Amino acid sequence: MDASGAAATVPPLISHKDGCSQEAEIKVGLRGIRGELLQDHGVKPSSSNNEDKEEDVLEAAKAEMGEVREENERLKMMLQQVEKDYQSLKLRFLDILRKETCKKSADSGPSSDETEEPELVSLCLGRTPSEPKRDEKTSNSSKSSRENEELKASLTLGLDSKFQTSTELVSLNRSPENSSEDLAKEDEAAGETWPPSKILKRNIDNEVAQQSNVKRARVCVRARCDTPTMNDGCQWRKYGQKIAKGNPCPRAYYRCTVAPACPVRKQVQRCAEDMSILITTYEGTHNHPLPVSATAMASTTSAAASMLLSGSSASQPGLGSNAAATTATELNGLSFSLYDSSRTKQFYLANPSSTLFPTITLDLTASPSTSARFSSCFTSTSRFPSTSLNFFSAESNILPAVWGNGYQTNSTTLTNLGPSLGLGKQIQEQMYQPYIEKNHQHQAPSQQALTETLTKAITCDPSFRTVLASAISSMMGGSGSGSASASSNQTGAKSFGQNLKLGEANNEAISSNSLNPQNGKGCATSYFNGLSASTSQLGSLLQPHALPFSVFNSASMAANNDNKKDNRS
DNA sequence: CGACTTTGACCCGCGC
DNA sequence: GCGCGGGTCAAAGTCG
Repeated sequence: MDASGAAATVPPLISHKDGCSQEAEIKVGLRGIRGELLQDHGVKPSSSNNEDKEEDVLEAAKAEMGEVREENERLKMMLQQVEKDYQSLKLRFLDILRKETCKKSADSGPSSDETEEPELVSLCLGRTPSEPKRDEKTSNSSKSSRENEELKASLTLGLDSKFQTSTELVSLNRSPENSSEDLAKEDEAAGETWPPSKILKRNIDNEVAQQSNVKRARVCVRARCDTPTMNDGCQWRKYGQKIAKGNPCPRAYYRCTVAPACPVRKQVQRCAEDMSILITTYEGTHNHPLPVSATAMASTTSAAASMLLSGSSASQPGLGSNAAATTATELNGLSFSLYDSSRTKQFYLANPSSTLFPTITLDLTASPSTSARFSSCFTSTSRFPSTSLNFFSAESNILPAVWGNGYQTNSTTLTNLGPSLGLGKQIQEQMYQPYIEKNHQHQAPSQQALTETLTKAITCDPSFRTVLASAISSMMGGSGSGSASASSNQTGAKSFGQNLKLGEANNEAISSNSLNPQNGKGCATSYFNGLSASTSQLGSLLQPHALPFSVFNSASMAANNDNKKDNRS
């Protein structure tokens, strides 16, 4: 074995534990290893070439160490800032609750909620009937400006809580932090299952009438589906059906039956314009462990809801009144666009009821018939901005047919992101190659294939769910910051890398946004960036098994439970 | 018999 | 105040 080769193949001893002493460690390590190798092979260790290569390795290691050190510093600062914010918010929240408790105790004695107060900081994102009650308490004792700040804060905090709630945490920790649990307890105490008695419900509703409107976000998923409902992994029980105005197709109301007290409901309705499109609207937050297959949709919708809530509270006021705000998030070559449709023209009335609540639409149809890239689903008279997420490919050569579904996205916009993407094109091609090949064989895939693909990607693959949730979170995180800069792609990328690394500790990735320079209307674009800090997470996504594409089975798309019952009808 | 669906009735908010 | 429409309830029916 050649001595220089041996020295060159020694991996740089990069460890994130300590900054300053590591260069010395590296030098010592390299020299020591090199010396040992040379001795083992009876080679005298001296050569100017070898020295040069060694120096190169050291220089490279130094440079890398410097980057890592800087990054660690930034992360530390971010972490400290987050902790500060958290403590500050916690103190403020406790203060508010204390005041409220004093009021209450003066009125009607001690509140049973007292012991749960600290955990109430973790607000869930999807609002459950009981949650606004909590918010009501908070908002009653605070003025409007402070209220808005706290709303933002609780949304931010709620993202963590929500994600955990939707996936693992609920199953592990049925703590009172989930405020909907309070309702469940109340229900159980009263010998009732959800829904609570009319009286309780209406008392709550009365108390939170305004707050609930603000905070009860809905997530509307549009997908092409032949079956009566999408199989999102949850168990649902139909509790009502109505013919809604403007749509000959009846709207079905479902309630989650995984847990008796689960407040989550969904509405299912066929699109009046295109019967093949199924519009599923989710409302509420699961307060129980979810089946693995259900966590994907739950987390995705929750993240979408969180984004919407955040956007409505944070970014909305800053938006131009004439231009629809557009946010595109790119992750792993896929783009997810957030459009504020509150000012856009009505194309069809998808779900008039949604105008009562802030609603976000995950459009999995991407049908050219709906509109280019964006389908405005709701009336412009909506009391709350409705939002639509559309799915299209970042680079047409990555997922040309199915994800893009015929949309040739603005290549100048998106290819500019290419260099910034840590995912090299090669990697992307490796990722998607099986899928690309598969779809190149079918240049004109059916709309249904698209629907199935997208829906499955969300419902079947936890990794994709996580990434999508992260992407949505990233939009949420950047929506109100206003820190986007036309020349900040690189900065944004780095920042995201930091955030992602930080997020790994919290099982969550957050990204910052950067303004898309190609969009004069202020198209904020955030994207996944495969910086060294985030390669571990992205690496897991790059594994073939993490991609749902190759294992899609259209049969599983069917609503297993609903099929048999609808068949008989 | 339990779980689920169906469906008419009811409640409530909103606009006129 | 009234009517409309969305959402929910709950009794009856169905199915395994």
